[in-house]
Amino acid sequence: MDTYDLITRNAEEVVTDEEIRELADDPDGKRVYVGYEPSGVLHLGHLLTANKLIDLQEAGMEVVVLLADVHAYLNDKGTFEEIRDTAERMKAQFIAYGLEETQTEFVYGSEFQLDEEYTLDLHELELSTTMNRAQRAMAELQSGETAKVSHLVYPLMQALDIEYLDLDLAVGGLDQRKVHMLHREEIPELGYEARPCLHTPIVADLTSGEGKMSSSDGVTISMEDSTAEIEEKVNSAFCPPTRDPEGDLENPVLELFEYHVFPRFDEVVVERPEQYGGNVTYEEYESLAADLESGDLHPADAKGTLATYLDDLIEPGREKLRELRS
RNA sequence: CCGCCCUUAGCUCAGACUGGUAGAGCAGCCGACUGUAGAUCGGCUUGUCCCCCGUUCAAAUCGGGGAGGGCGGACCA
Repeated sequence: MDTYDLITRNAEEVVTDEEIRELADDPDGKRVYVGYEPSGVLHLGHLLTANKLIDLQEAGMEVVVLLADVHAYLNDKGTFEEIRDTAERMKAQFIAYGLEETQTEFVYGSEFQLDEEYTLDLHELELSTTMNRAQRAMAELQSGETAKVSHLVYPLMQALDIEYLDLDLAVGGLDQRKVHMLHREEIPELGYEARPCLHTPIVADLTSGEGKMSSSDGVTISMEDSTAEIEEKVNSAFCPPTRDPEGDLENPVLELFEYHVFPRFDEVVVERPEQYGGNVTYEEYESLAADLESGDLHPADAKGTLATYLDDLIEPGREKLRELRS
């Protein structure tokens, strides 16, 4: 796979394609980041962007993971001490998942976000950003909740981080689009250069197949799930025997194969009894999806296989969590 | 600083005037049907009624106090 394809595979959107191509021409040593609000247990949403980071590492880029402790504080997630603690656990799980510890720079937001220069730049951003715009950019804000001042500052800091971490590319889920666009529009006003952005898709909810809204309350698979729990969750997932369900729905089982399994495994073996056709091996997502569509692959067999591979991906992190808790 | 409104199931809310210790929709869970899930049937669960004090035989409901949230007014330094 050539570098450009590796960088952009499974991306929902890149801004802009020209800038990404330029990066792909000379990726060595280029700095790329994802910011995460510390969470004690990683789930598939985190792992989707982590997969992209692994791709970019493979492409030769330097990966920066921002452990956004100040952001978490602004989002009322606890004291700095508590947040630090969950951030450390998050870091351990990322490494267990496959981010090379020696090639990944883990940075706490508080290491630079409290500096005077940063603060003054932040105030300048506040000066030119309306509350309306800031609130719309705040992905973390629960719908219906009335924004606090902290919630409005939050996305402005995200926009600034991209400059202060000296990045060449910003990565995030599609839910981060508005923040990134705010960055691209406002950061030149401060005399800095806007950076290109890459957005991963937001995977549909497992049980309903409703997508595009990063609903935090839906069922998701996390690092603390047991093998049995994963099997149970995958088995109860929405999965019509087609790749393009009615209406706005997605097939979450296929999405997990596409975004989580195939990027990390060279081949996927579906084990099934002779009665249903015997084992099949897939080397790419497309052929698996096509077989589901045609009926050559039954959803129940797809689910069993998915659970097995997801379990493999989760296992190291699960082990790490067990260690941290003992 | 002043005024008004809100707070009941996981969520959105009804019930309050005319006290009798709680309901609907959605969600969720369990079965049936499908070699998965969904859809469709059938069944089921859920509550500090924001807190405290008072009145009363009896308070989600009435009175007083408090907390949290929302909105507006005043102020134009």
